[in-house]
Parts: sequence; structure tokens; C-alpha cells
Amino acid sequence: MAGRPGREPRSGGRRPQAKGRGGVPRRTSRTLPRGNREAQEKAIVEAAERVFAGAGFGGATMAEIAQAAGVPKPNLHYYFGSKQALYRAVLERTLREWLEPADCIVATAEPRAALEGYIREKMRLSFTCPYASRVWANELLHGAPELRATLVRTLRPLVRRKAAVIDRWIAEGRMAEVDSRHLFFTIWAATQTYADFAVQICAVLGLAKLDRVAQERATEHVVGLILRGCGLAGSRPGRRK
Amino acid sequence: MAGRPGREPRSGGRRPQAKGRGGVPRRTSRTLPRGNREAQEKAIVEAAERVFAGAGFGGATMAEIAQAAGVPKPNLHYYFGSKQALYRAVLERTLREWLEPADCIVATAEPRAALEGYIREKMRLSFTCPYASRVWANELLHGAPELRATLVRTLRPLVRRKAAVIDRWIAEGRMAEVDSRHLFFTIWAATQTYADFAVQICAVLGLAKLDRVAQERATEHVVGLILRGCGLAGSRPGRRK
DNA sequence: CCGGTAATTGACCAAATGGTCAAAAGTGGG
DNA sequence: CCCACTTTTGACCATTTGGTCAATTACCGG
Repeated sequence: MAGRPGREPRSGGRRPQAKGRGGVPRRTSRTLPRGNREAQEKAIVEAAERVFAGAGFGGATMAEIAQAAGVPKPNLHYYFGSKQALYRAVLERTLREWLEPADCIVATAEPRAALEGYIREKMRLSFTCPYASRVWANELLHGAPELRATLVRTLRPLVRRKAAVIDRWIAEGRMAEVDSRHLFFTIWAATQTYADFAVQICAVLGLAKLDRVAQERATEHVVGLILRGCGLAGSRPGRRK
Repeated sequence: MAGRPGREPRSGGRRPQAKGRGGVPRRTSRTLPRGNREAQEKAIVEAAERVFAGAGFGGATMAEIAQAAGVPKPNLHYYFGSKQALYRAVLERTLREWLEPADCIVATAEPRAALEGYIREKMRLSFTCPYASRVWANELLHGAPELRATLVRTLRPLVRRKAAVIDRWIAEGRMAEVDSRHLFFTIWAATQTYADFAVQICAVLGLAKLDRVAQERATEHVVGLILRGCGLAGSRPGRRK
């Protein structure tokens, strides 16, 4: 009835500990893992990211992920327990990557440099890690069943803090009056569209893929448009046109 | 191997004509359908739109769609043949809705009024038809397996035409120098984010849903930011602040 | 009221899929 | 070399799911 097919989190069943995710038993005695364990988990999560990005939660199959990761299917369950848990691991990984770029938005920074840096970093992420962006987008698109709580607990406070910085800049007359929270929505949208909807962009531009040149052009466009929108245009030493 | 699970288009099997989609046999003899046929198709497509939007192609099930439409499952196949065909019908429907607002961007129009109207219409659509936007987004997100051809054949020419109009306005010095095609990407992204990622926006804003007030605020923000970014700001009779 | 067509529907099916298991293969200390 | 433990796998389910069918019901001209 819910929508997402998979059964519930399922806590029953023991399965040799080795969670490494939830509980933190970690190896204690011997068997130094040669770093193999983490390497395996990483390989699986990365493969899962690609597959989930390409087909969504429902469309992705464990068999496909296993193949992409180069391990037999039962290993996925050995390491992550269930499809849902693996999916969640992918999302957590993305979230960390996601929040980081906002670090440059601090009250002591210079508005234009800070915003420009933020936007450029977001654009860079869109080009270099499109899969992560797509998994995230897919999750939101379908109502964020897995991370609605995270949005409220983690993203909201972060935006509140960063928006406060923007509001202060505005109050000090250092940039135009924009709605600081909606500004973030617009920046996220404008930048991540190059990851999420790359096919559409390529199709419209008539490119097979977004090459270096196209990436630069896109970046300059977004940076320019938004900075101007924020009243932060002006002579920059760098390029422009 | 492909990704999308469903088997291929499958042309085999006859199934009583009544395609109504591909071939155009349409009713010829008697049986004036009381308008029932189209009503049924419409109900099914609308239900499918909701379900596909909520779970993606892979996650949606025909049974769910049937239930949402209030008809038994075989009817879906009777009217649309396959899950893929139904999905395609939903996408086609969306495309039409999608292209329409661009009508207001014509060379004879006044730049600011035209762009503002376009953005406002896009925002309105995001708020009133979020499902359509989400299905479309989902399709793009997963590589547009179903409509890559459509993007190139329909969307690309449209953007080419509209971008030419913008370029002309720029050449005439009536607006700032922006990359006209990327401007469309940004507008689409900034507006549709309110449909596609509504959960995230609500979570950040601390709202249960985007009420009228939030919608207006969002609209004014996007309109203001982009117009300013295009060098089209200026005294408007209306609001601001 | 009859006959043929369109539409409806409950019952079914083969394939795909998430998940399980038990046996096998490493691994390293004693 | 043995033992306790972790990993790795191939084989195997139970369920779900897209799709099919044959039978039934509505519909309408004659």
C-alpha cells in the first residue's frame, strides 16, 4: 500500500555481526582486515550509487548492483543486510558530500567571494559526482521516504544558519534583498540540474556529453546570473564573456 | 542488463484494436462511446501520473495504478497494452503541458514582461501540476530512455527558436548578456525544483506543504532573482519586499 | 428481441527479484 | 597442523509483478 515495495527494516534475524554501520562491534581480536572490509564496503556502495542513480530504488536490482561491484549477490546482504539498508548507506554518503561546500558561507567572509565559491563548488560537484546528485534527487522526487527525518534534523538547521549569514549581509547592505532560504533552493536547483538532468541539457545543446568547455560555460553562466541576481555583480579580475 | 526491467516493447500479440494511441482505427461503426472511452483513458493516465511520480517507473506497479484509477488491472492493458506504453502516454501528456508556456517568448514581446510571464507560468505549473513535473524529472534522471529522441526532435528546436529571440534582445541591448540556452536551464531548474523537490523545500522551511503564501514568496523570489540576473530589474508597480 | 462488437473482469502464469542457507574457503594465533 | 572465526559463494525459496485469457457483461443497430 505504501508505495515502496520492500518490506520493513526488518530487525529480526541475526546475521553474523560485522554490521560496521549500525552497531559498532568492529573487529577486536585478530583478523586485521587487510583494509579489505572497508574496501569491499566502499566498492559496493559506489556500485550501488551508480545503479540506484540509473534506475531508482525500485528499478535497481540487487543482482545488478552485485555485478557492478564485482561481487556475488549474497555479499551485499552480508555487508548491508537489505536493499533498503544499502540504499540508506548510499544516501548517507551523499549527504556528507552535500553539506560540505556550504562551509565557505560564514559571516566573516566577503559576500561575493563566498557565494561565488559556493556556487562554483556546487557546479564542480555536479560535474564530478553526478551519480550522488541523482540518487539524492531521486529520493526527494519520491517523497524522501528514507530521509525526511534527516532533512529536518540536519539540512534545516544548516540552512537556518547559512541563511542567517546571508540575511546579515543583506541587513548590512552588502547585497540585494533576496529571500535567503529561497536563494539556496535556487542555487541548488541551478547547479544540480547539470547533474540530474544532464541528458536533457546535452540533448538541447546537441552534445554527447558535457565536455570541459560546456562545463565552464555553464559555470560562468550560473555564477554570473545568480551573483547579478544578488546584486553582487561588478568588475572581476577574471573572465566574463 | 539494460537497467529498465520490463521486457521490450513487444509488438507481438494482437489484442482487440482500439489502440487509440498508436494506430488510429478509432471507432467507425456504432458504439458511440458515450465519451466513456476517453474518460477512462484520461482517468488511467492521471492515476498513472500520480503513481509513477511517487515511485518511478520501476517502483510503480500496474496493480497500484489500477487501484488508483479505480479500474481492474486488465483494463490498463486493454487500453494501453503495456506498462511502458502507459508510461509513454503519461510522458507525452506532460510534454505538451511543458512546452506551452514558452509561447509568450516572442521577438515582438517586451523582454521583461515576456520572461516574467514565462517564469510565473512555470512556477504556477510547478505548484498546480507537481506530478507531471516529477514524472518528467524522473525520466530525465534515469537517462531518458523513453524520450531521448523527443528531446532532440522537439525540445531542442523549440529552445533554439526561443534562444534566438533572447539573443536578439541581448544584441539590441535590451537585456544583460546571458547565455540564452543556459538561461532556460536555469529557469526550468529554479521553477521546477518547487515541484520536484517539494519535500526538501518544505522540510527546510518547516512547512507541511507549500501554502499560498509560500508559493507567492517563492514566485517573487525566483522572478526577482532571475530578472535581476538578466539585467531586467527595475521599478515594478507590484510588490517587492 | 437478436446478434455482433466493445468493454469488463476474475483467475492464472511465467519470469524476475529480494532474500536465505549451508557448505566451502580464507585467515591467523596457539 | 588445528581451531575459531570471518568471508565468500552457489543453489535455492517465497513473493511480487507484468502480462494473458477466456468468460461475462454492456451496448446498439436491425
